[in-house]
Parts: sequence; C-alpha cells; structure tokens
Amino acid sequence: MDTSRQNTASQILDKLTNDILQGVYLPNDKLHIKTLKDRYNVGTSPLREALSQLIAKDLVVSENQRGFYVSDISINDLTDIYQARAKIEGLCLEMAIKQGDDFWESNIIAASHRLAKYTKSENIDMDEWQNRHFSFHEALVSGCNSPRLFQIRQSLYEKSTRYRNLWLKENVTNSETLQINQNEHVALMVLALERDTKAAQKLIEAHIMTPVEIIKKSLSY
Amino acid sequence: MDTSRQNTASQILDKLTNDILQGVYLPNDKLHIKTLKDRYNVGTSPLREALSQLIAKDLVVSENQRGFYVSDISINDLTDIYQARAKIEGLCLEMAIKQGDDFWESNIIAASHRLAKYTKSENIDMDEWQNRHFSFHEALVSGCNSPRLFQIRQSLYEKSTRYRNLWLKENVTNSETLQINQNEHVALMVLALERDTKAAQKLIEAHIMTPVEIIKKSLSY
DNA sequence: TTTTTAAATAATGTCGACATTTTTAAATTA
DNA sequence: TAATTTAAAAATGTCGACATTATTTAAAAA
Repeated sequence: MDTSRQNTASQILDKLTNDILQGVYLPNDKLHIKTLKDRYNVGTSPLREALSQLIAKDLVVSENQRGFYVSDISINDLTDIYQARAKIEGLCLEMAIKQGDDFWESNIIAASHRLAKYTKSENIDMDEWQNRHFSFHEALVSGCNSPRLFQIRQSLYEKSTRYRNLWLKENVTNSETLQINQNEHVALMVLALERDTKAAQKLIEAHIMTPVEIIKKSLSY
Repeated sequence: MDTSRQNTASQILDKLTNDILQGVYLPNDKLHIKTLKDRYNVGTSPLREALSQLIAKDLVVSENQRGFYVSDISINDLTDIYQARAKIEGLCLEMAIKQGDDFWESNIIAASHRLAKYTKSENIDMDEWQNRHFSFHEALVSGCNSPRLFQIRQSLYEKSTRYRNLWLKENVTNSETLQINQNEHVALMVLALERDTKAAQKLIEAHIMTPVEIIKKSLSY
C-alpha cells in the first residue's frame, strides 16, 4: 500500500471521519488536540488541518480557544437530513431516468439481482448487505450526469451515516423490515426501467424516509 | 469591531474566500504558501487551515507536495452548477410555498418593491442592485424550513459567484436584459403569492438558467 | 457554608525551524 | 542541437516550542 502519496493531514482526515461516523467518538464528545495527537501519532498542523475539513463537512464544530467537538445529532437534524436526501435522490433519479441508456438499465438489473440474492440468504453480514444496497441505489441514479448533484448526494449520505447506523443496529435481526424494504427495491427497478419518472421519484422519496420513524425512537432513549 | 473572538484561520478564510470569488486570484493560479503568508501577515498553520477549508468548499485544489491552486472554471462546470442551483432553488421554493405564512408573503412583497424601485432608478450601483436582488430571492425561499437545503443553496450560490461576476460585468450597462429579468421577478412574486407551486418552480428554474448562455460566451474568449 | 478572588494547571492557537520533495538551472553526454 | 544527468534553489509539509486563553483548584473573604 503506497500511502506515501497522501499527506498526513489527508490520512488523519480519513481516519477521523471514519471514527466519528462509526461512533468511536460520540456526538458532543470533546476532541482534545493532545489526545488525538498521541492516539494517531501526528503533529499539530496536520491534525488541525484535518479538523478544519471536518468542520467544513459539519461533522465537527469548534469555538475559538475552546476546542473541537463532535457535532451533535438530534431528531430535528435527522428529519432534515433525510428529507433533503430524499429530495436530492429524487432529483438525481429524475435526471437518470431522462438520460439513462442500455448500460444504465443493465447495471440496475445486475445490482438488483445481487441485492435480492443476498437479502434472501441465510446469514446476512450487515457490511456486505450495506455494500450491495448502496450499489443498487447508486446504479439507479448513476445515469444522472451532474457531478455537483452527485457530490451533494454523497455529502448528505455521509451526514446521515451516524443516524443510519442506529437503524442498522435495530434491523440487523428484523427480517420483516428487510422484506418490505426489498419489495420497494424491486418496485424501484421496475419503475426506472419503465421510465415512469413521477412514480419512481415518489417511491424513492418514501423509501429513503422509511427509516426515519424507527431512528427517532432510537434517538429518544 | 471585535475581531478578537475569531481566530486567525477564520479571518484568513474569509479574506481568501472573498479574494478568490472576486478574482484577485484567477482560476488555476498557484497559491504559494510564502506569498500568502507575507501578504496576509500570518503564520503557516492558520493559513493552511484556511486552505484546507477552501478545499472542502471546492474553491481550491491541492496535490501533495505540489501546493495549492485556485479551482478551475469551465463551461461544463458552469452549466452543472447553475442546473443544480436551479433545481435546489425550485425545491426550496416548493417547500416555502407549502409552508409560508403571512409574514413570508409580506416579506416577498416588500423585497420585490425595493428591487423594482431600484431597477427603475437612474444610476444603478451594481453592488446595491445585487443586494436587493439577493434579498428578493431569499425572501421567496425563506419560508422553506430546511437548514440543510438552505446550506446547499448557499454553497451552490457561492460556487456560482465567479461565473456570476462575468454576467454582471456584461450586463451592468444592458438595461434591456435587466428589464426582462425584472418582469420575471414580478411574475415570480405573483405565482408565489397565488401558491402556484408548479408554475413558480418552472419559472424560477428558467430564471436561474437565463444567464448561462451569456456567461458561456464570456468564457469562450 | 457560600461566594469571590487568586493562583495553578491545562488546553488552544500561532509561529518559525527543519526535513523532504519538487522545480529550476547548469553541466555533461550523445 | 537535443536529451540526459547533476547540482542548486525553492517550495511544501511536519514538528515541537511558546504565548495566550480557558479551566480547574485552592485560598480568602463574605
């Protein structure tokens, strides 16, 4: 692994991002400069550069002379992020349906097959399921030819990760929810291939909003 | 002015952002660390922290050991940003029309009046016109109760600034274009107050896309 | 005891030095 | 002359030291 072409700041940014998203640091946790320096074995500069980028990504907040904190999560924020995600995904899907070609169609069918197969299987590893789920949704919108919208989509997806992990924890065992979810995936594929923009948009928005109520409960504890 | 509550990194971020958006540094210009340190009278750390945030904002790009550069602009990027802006503005307006109350309505009317008055006046100062134009569009979408969508809207607006300045340069004298523009503003207000979501959305998207063709020409030189 | 003040401790933010890498310029070779 | 190698110069990225600010602890006053 040639990590030498990435500077320390980038490496530490990746690690910190991951650790925040995966709950190593919890919402509102203070991120002490010295502690982080020791833990990741880096100097002040690259660490602060990484934290600066995390601020821009809304994963960290800071107050002058009072340090860095992991961004808070809340029910309001959860709802807002998922609503925005739903709308953006709808936009991307609309454009994809308008512009998608034969390869776009075939990629959806392929990704759908892989997800369906795995969802039906016996022992589901959540990481693998997430990969296939992610790929399917990406296939759906991949015909959308807008780098900026994609970037927004990706950024909102990242912001939703801490909330999504609450949902995954809740549903790793719940096969009924997974089945409802899976039916929606098939329906999405059909609508996309039929180029039924309006119906597809409506369904994808609802699909994305589905976990919100469940996550709200998790957050209330 | 109590600037003491902002750290050097934040101050330098504001200045750099402004200087890039206003064309002090041009697309693809190299941003030499030493030059910037001298010009803004700051040390390495806060400067690099500011640059890190500019990278996250897509105004600056960097390659390891090869320094920082002002992001490029292009016709493709211009089109993409404006298209994304148009769609996002449409979304915000849709939500605003759904949720706007009496105060939202009255703010639109007030902002429209201020913009109309100024557009008709003799000697138009472009800064002041821009302020009133900005306020009008903000009033339109201000009923949209989504912090995240607003943040996306604001971020896209910022990204479009370097392109917009090309348009402003072209149209500072052209009163015919300003008049067409102004008619659209009135139409937008009417549609918003009538709560005609679809028509308002369609018009706002077209309105935002209007300058694109003109800017394309400026970019071709 | 509670509140206020003062000292100490700890943490943040900034700087310049330095090692590493890239770029430029000169010298060598074909 | 053009291409390649070598040496010098310039620039980047990282570090630890230090000054400044916030927080905690202890002492003094109410």
